[in-house]
Amino acid sequence: LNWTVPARAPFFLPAVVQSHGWAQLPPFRTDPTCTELGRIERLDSGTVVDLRVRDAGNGVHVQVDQPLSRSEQEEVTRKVSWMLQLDQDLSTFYGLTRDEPQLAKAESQARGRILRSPTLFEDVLKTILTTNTSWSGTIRMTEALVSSLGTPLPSPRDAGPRAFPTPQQLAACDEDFLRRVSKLGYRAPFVLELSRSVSSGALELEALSVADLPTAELRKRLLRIKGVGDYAVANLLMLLGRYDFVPIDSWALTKVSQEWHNGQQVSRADVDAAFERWGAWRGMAFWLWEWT
DNA sequence: GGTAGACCTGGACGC
DNA sequence: GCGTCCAGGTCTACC
Repeated sequence: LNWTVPARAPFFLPAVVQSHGWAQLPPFRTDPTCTELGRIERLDSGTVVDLRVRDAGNGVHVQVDQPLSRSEQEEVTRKVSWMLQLDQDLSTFYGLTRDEPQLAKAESQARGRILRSPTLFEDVLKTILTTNTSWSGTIRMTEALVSSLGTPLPSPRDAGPRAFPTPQQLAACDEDFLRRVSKLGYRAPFVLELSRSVSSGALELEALSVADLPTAELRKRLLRIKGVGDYAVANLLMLLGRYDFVPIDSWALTKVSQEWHNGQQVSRADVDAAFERWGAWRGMAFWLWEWT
């Protein structure tokens, strides 16, 4: 089954795939040229599909190697559109970048869309797995969760690649399993609490992703999640299209130090100050900045 | 509101 | 191969 989903111009799929590391984390996958994005996805019906997405110039070609009902196909279209931010309008930001050499190529390269997961649950969980660890650690923890808990693509002996675990699948685990088998370490209770509160309905996380709340209020609510601090919340706000905060991690401190402070140690306030003039777009300016 | 120390793992390093 | 140190954000307790 093949179909096309349109995108607002300018659009270039590899720019979205390379926007950050998410494409390297299962159940996403990509090729070295980032011209195709694949993903094992569990649909609301319980069907597990292997999605393949390729650039179509003005949108994307979507391919699924199995028949889908109309509602399943609509769900895939909706999810692909959300993950790739196909409707994203960055014209205001692009207008501001024309006089800034370090951002001048953003529009011509169609940069600015940030790859996200189909659910805020998955993005929050993966963001927690990026904190206080190396990128290889994030990959290892994500692979362990997906391979041990996700629903497999139908195949002999259920040995196929797996979808991202649902909140229910994670909530059914015990902390010791997450700690030892998935190697989440001290993050295990955070992941468990998040999964159980979403699974029980106590936390309506997906409603937050489309809530018409002021950014400050949205930030406050996301900060209530254990394991989500200043860096993680700024990262999540970026994924939700709110660019008011710069996700400041050790990498950001190093980059700002080298760019504007001759390698001298800088504070979080220095990073904020460096991008303050970009106002509501400061996170995006930081994200796309071409460091010298 | 600011800060010190604990949390957990893997990688680098010296022996 | 083993032990030690360090990097990576967030939480809690405390001031």
